[in-house]
Amino acid sequence: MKAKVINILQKALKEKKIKLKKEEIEKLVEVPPSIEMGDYAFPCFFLAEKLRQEPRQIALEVREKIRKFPLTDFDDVQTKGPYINFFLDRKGLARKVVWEAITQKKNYGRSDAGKRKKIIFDMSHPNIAKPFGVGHLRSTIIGNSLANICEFRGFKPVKLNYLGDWGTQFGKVIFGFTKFGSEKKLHKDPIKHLFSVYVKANKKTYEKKSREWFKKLEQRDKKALMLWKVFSELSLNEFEKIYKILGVKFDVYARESEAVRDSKKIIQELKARNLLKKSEGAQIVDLKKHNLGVCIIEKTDGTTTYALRDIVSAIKRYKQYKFVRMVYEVGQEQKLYFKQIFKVLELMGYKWAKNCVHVDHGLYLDKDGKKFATRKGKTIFMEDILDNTISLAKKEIKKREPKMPKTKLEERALKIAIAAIFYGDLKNNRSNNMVFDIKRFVAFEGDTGPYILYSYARASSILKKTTNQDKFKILELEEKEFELVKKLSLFSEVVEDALKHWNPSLIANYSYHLAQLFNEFYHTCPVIGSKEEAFRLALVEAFRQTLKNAMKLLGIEVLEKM
RNA sequence: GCGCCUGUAGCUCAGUCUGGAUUAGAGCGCUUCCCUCCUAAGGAAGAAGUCGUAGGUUCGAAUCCUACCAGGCGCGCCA
Repeated sequence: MKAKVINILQKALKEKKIKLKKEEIEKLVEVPPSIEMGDYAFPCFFLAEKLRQEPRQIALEVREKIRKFPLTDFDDVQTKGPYINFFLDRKGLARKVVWEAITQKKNYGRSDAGKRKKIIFDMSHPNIAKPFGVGHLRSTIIGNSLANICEFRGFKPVKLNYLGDWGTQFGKVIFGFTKFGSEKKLHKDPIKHLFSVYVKANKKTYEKKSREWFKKLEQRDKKALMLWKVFSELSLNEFEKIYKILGVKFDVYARESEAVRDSKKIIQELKARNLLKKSEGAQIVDLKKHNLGVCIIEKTDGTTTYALRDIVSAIKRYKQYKFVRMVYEVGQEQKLYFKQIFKVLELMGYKWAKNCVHVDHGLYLDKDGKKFATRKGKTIFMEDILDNTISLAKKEIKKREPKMPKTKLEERALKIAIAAIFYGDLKNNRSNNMVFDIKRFVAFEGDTGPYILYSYARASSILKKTTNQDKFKILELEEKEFELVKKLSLFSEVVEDALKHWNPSLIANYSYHLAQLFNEFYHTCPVIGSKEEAFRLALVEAFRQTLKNAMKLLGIEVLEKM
């Protein structure tokens, strides 16, 4: 429809001796703030200077030109001040939009996966022996949603969980366990125990010991390796429980430790390219020329760094997947770090380095507005968030259906809780920091996941109450109906934008507004038994289908009943 | 000290990339109203804003530029 508006404008402007390219017009055409001002608008300010005329006069004249053309797709073209306002053929648009929305489910999830271009999502990366915190949650949820969006747009996403299972911190954990640990506690609650042991060991007085243990690990010392393996297995088990609850699946698990094997080779490669430099005892790549500081490749004691392991992994992944994009879904505090990594890869001559992106996210801050310092033992455990949210959901369900059987209750409460958590996270612009407040996190009213699920369930409920299969004809179109239709028509545009900006919050916000319009619609317009029943049913179904797809993109499952 | 990000209603945030139309929008909280009506996890109405401050660019600035103020994060052997 926008194309038609642009076409007609181009023709009309040509008659006024103004030649503009379609792209130029497209940039100027806008959607007015209210539907009383039409569906598309074209502002004439910029012509004022050229034509030495008042913008509103220009608008009037251009409108006259437009009115001479046959206007089959428009109800009207008006001017208001310096704007030319296009009123679409609303019934026609409604017919088209509703029809497309109802049938769009067929286009989702085609099976040409083999031919699709691959996009890697390096996401979640929890650290072995450390709690799965609210920070990992963000990476997991956002990465998951972006992968869904890519798939919807015809790419093949590869969700890769890069486990943090290597580094000096493991020296700390192993040392801490040998000094403060207990087998019994380890098996009872592995992560909490390992974490407490780690916090105890994370002191200056033990630093030397910890480094020794990490060095032993890199030299493949038997005892160190054995403990590390046990810790890894136990931690991974715990993480998988959480992923199962969240409903997030990975295509691949990768490990930092795997990268160590090839690290020597990459160091040779760096040397051959003359990039490596010894400085203060460590091997570094100097990036000061590029305003990026220095990137440490190998520590003074000869052990590998996070950076080296990431570089090794990236190279390996390109060989394996030939990705068109590799997205690192990691917190914004690592912005500089990723710039360094990408620069080093570029300097090594890897052209694909420009296809690596750091899609950062803001941090959860505590009530004082400070970062949660995991290393100091301050963190939010994912289990606590889940428990809190699920039990609140149960309470709410019981209020409404006190006799619901237990298994059904558990299942529904879980879905509602997940919707609350996912939506609560994704509605925020991903790069902003946010204050973590459990109360807000598990809220069920207003702009929340449950609100959207509720709207969906209402739509389902209406459809369930009827057997009407009539083909619809549109006799009259109410304001609320048309607003809903217009919103529905914007869905694919929003998804495209979300991908362009790597930002699921656009879809979350869209979903909320869509649900809001639907709620307003069914409060004003009775569906069943109305004159317009067939059309309204189709509209409800169109809404339902679109919202379901939107939720799927966010990683949220809808409920037929609330 | 340098770099990046943020500053919009009491609170939490959309809107800022790509400057425009009336009254700068939501949600929470607060004040009212609506279940004989397709699920009240809902809807309607109201109070509440120097869009951090000061300049500048522009016919037009929450949106672009500059300076300043406040907060967050990052800046060599953590990941």
